[in-house]
Amino acid sequence: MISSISELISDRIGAMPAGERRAAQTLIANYPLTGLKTVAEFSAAAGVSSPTILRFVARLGFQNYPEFQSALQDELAAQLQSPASRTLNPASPGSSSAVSPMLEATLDNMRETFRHLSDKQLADIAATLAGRRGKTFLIGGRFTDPLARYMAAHLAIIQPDVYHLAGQESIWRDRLIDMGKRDVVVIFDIRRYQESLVRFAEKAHQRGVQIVLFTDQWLSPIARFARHVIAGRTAVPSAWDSSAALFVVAETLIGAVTRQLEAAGAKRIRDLESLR
Amino acid sequence: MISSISELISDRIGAMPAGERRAAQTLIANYPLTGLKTVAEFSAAAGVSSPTILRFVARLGFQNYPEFQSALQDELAAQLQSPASRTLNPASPGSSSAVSPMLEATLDNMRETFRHLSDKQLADIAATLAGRRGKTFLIGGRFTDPLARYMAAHLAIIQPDVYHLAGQESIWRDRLIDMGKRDVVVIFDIRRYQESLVRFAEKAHQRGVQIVLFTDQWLSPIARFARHVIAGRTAVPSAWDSSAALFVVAETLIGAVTRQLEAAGAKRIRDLESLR
DNA sequence: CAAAATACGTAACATACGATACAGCGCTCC
DNA sequence: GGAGCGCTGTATCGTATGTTACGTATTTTG
Repeated sequence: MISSISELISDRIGAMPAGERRAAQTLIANYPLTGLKTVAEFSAAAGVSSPTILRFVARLGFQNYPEFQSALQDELAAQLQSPASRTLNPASPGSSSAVSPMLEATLDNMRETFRHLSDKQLADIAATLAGRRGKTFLIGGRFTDPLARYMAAHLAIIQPDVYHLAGQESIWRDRLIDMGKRDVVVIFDIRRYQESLVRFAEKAHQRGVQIVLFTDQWLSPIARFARHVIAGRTAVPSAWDSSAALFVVAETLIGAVTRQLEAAGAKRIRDLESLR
Repeated sequence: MISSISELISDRIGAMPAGERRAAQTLIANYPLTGLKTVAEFSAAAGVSSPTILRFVARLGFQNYPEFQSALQDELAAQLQSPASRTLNPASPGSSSAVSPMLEATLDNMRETFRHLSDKQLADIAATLAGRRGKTFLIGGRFTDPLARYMAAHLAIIQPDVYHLAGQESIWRDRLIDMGKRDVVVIFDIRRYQESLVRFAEKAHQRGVQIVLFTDQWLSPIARFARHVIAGRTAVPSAWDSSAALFVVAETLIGAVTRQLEAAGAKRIRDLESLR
């Protein structure tokens, strides 16, 4: 059972001629980076000629060099996306149970999500939400609409004109007529991406509305229209994708917006209290 | 202090034109792999033209595309060689960023929440949800109702008779009449605990309905009536409480129920697919 | 030891890749 | 509302890259 290219190599390295073996060893030595460079660089690093490199990858079963590189990239992508698998080391002793994989994956997702999300970005988005002159609309897809509701429930308390768009497509589509350049739409869309949301986003974009998109790492097509994109990791060992990372980003944003609106928001909250 | 290319990007992404920003977001979304592919592939992934990609890397300060790729590769090499260094955010010490503390607190909350939640408990609850003979109702409070919706959206797919209770109190109060011993009610309630939910829970309990309660560590008064109680940590350095831990528990439960219903659930999902 | 087979490198080739010039378009600012 | 600027895509070009053919060196085999 051979799953990775490095295994494939060490499996066949015994049956290779001298030159190709040097290529193999060079590649293994700092895997897989040498394989991602050009044939010329690879050959120079291994101290052999270019054709030897090509014969080497051919012997591994690849039709040509680009195909070999694609395979390496795919492998690397799989590795990078599940940092859990690479930290299988001693880490986190104690808890290793049936739920653990799910929790661990979720925690990793969050770390990864925030690793790609700078403070500055978050501050920018918060400023967009806090500083908008017009209205804020929130909407989500089949599974993510609750996230939109959650965020709306909080934002609506600290500032006016925050609306969650619910119900049938025709209903919120018609509300496009009220939207303009001073407004912001927050959209949640993970796969499978919803056609209706894409249409909505496009129309909103045409009207000059600023779009903040929460999506997964494969990016909803809405990213095309969005001013700000938040890409969260969603992969977990389950039949479903996880929205937990996006949820945490949403909470973080809520906190940031609240802080920015502190002055105005505090007064508003007091006013609300007195209404009860 | 900018050390990595991803930081460089998120630092300047605000000052980029739309097309280049799309390129940046696509690259960040699954960093750094997209940047190692060819310009054509990169541009296709981002949905822009090749020159835009080149202008993008030029704006980052690179003389040409190969130089940009080399930089990415060097970075990747450093990462791959010292797996220890992939621990999150060793940099950005202190830094008024207010984001890290938020994330850290959230992650801690989750660990703590699950530490007090045994596998057996979760399995029991999942069995309750998967094995109920009657109907499942879900409801939440002001900020937690989205969690109820999220869970309902998933459960309703793998089993019949799952209902989210929404709208005014009178509406779901009246539905108590349909509930009996074979039914399950999932309630989300964190402080400040809502009177209306407590009343509802009490009535449901009197009718013999099994109650699964999601609450915070101080326990909603509903705990008194509940068959199962999940106490999640909610404290974060923010003006608001965090429901993220409860969200993750909900997702875990959804996964567990799905697994228990695998046979029946899979068929149901296929049937649903064919309805579209 | 001779002869054949295999391996390897040099050099020429074609492709596809990155780079550039230019024109159209939308946006902002008077 | 008009003029100017900046951004973006199309089309084209030169070149670096992967590929192949061929001759030489090295090993293998009878």
